[in-house]
Amino acid sequence: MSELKVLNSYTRQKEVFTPITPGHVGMYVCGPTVSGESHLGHARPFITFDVIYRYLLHLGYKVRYVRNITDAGHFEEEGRAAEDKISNKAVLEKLEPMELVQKYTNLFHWAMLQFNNLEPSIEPTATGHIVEQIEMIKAIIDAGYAYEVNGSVYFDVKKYAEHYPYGKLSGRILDEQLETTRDLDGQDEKRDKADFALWKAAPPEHIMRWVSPWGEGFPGWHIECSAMATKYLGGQFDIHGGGMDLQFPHHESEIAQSTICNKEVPARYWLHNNMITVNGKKMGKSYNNQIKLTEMFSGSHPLLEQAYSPMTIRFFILQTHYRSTLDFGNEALQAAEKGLKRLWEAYENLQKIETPQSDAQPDEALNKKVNDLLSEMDDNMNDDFNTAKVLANIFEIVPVINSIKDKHIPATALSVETFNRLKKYFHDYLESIFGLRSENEADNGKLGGVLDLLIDIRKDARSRKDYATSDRIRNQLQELGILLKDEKDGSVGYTFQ
RNA sequence: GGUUCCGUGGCCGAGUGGCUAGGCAGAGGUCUGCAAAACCUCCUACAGCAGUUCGAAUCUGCUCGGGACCUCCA
Repeated sequence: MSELKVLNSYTRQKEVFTPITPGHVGMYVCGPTVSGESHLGHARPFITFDVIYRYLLHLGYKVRYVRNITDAGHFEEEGRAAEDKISNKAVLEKLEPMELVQKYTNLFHWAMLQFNNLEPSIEPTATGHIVEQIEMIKAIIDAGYAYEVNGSVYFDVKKYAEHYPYGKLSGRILDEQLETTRDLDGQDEKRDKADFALWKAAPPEHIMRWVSPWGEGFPGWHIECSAMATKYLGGQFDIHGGGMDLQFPHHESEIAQSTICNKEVPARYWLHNNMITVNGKKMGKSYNNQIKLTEMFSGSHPLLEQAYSPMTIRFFILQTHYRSTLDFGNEALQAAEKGLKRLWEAYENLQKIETPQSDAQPDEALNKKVNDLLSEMDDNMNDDFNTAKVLANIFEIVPVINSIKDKHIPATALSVETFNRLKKYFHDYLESIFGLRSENEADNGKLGGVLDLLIDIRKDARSRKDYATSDRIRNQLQELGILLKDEKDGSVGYTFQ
């Protein structure tokens, strides 16, 4: 079997993945800022890295997956600034900062559950690690790479760049940075415009504040990840993941901070997922084109023609390589929905087909084809997690499964070994690695029993050629979104639309 | 302006030198009480121009078009 290779943003090379400690992987992924509701774009990294996490587990690694919750410091709570201007009386009616953070954290966890994402091993919060962040800032000051001005602390990028390869990850050269005319907060305090805040003094009206050696304030944007990654994964760990838009300045700054504190680049492999776009433009705040996850699930957004289930979205994302942009579109989502349905039905059919007792007369060509397709799945997954190609292979096998089910091909066409391998691969890839699951409502509960009863009654009607009754049952069920299918062997299946 | 990525058939998307990617849609067919589903077949594209090569969607150059980052951002 091929070995796992990943495209390392840090070196821009596809490299063989070799963990620092054999058998163990430490992975840090930048988590959500819980100042608002997650949108479709946010779903991409969490699904992408969930699949990577699952695949590493599948390969037998013991993985410590750390994904933070950014609940402190640098964000503006939605609507707060505006409200403050409108009325000071509203203060008492407003949510406490931690109340707001709790609300969106809960909502985020709910969305992750909908997507069937595994929980990270550790999900540290920024507010829970103020002490660690302060200690780290102190160490950077002691090392001579940060300075304090009016209760704020800034990282000395220019000095760092003299000794370390600043800009290596994001591919930029310090001198070529655009002269910004923007009047950023604290700009006049910085020695150099490239410097970034490690700690910010809190103005009196700022609610989130902590005591520090430099006065009351809050941590800078980048330090939390450095502090928490160091604490739980050590000075250097294996994988650091996140969206491409975090490469600069966030990850570049993380590298600088951690390098000063830990004397080494924090992560060996930097993986970045690309953006989800709408009409070619990145989904994000600045373009005002976000579709919230709750809106995706309910279909309540002007851009949406219908609701899209969590599994449809997950599948939609997996149909593209994680490093490519993925353009949102109703047609594309609907294609994903239908494709997933066909795929899942084939998977369910496969589970129902009895593995032949012995090799009768296997079709050599077909056996080879199936086995080659299965083996390629591993190769494709090992090639920087090419889930799109894996799915293509799976789809090529779908007609084989359905043909066996419909008796177009005898089950004995596949050898026992191939059959078992096929079942194992479909289970491993679809459920364990891709994290897909059935959204069929009748899988549990009493609906399945009711349907079986109706199917039974309809069968009687049909045997009497009472098609009025049988069609009535089928048509009415269809109006409810339940589709009956008469199979070749006389049995009746159903699917939910 | 700097750095960088991309432009694939009606839509979405793999693919980095030769071999049908795949999904969805569309057309025809098989099956079926009728459907649906499934299966079979078809639709064979690579922004433009020039070059390298026996051979290019894939390499090089230029042109056009779009995006990302440089500011909060997944």
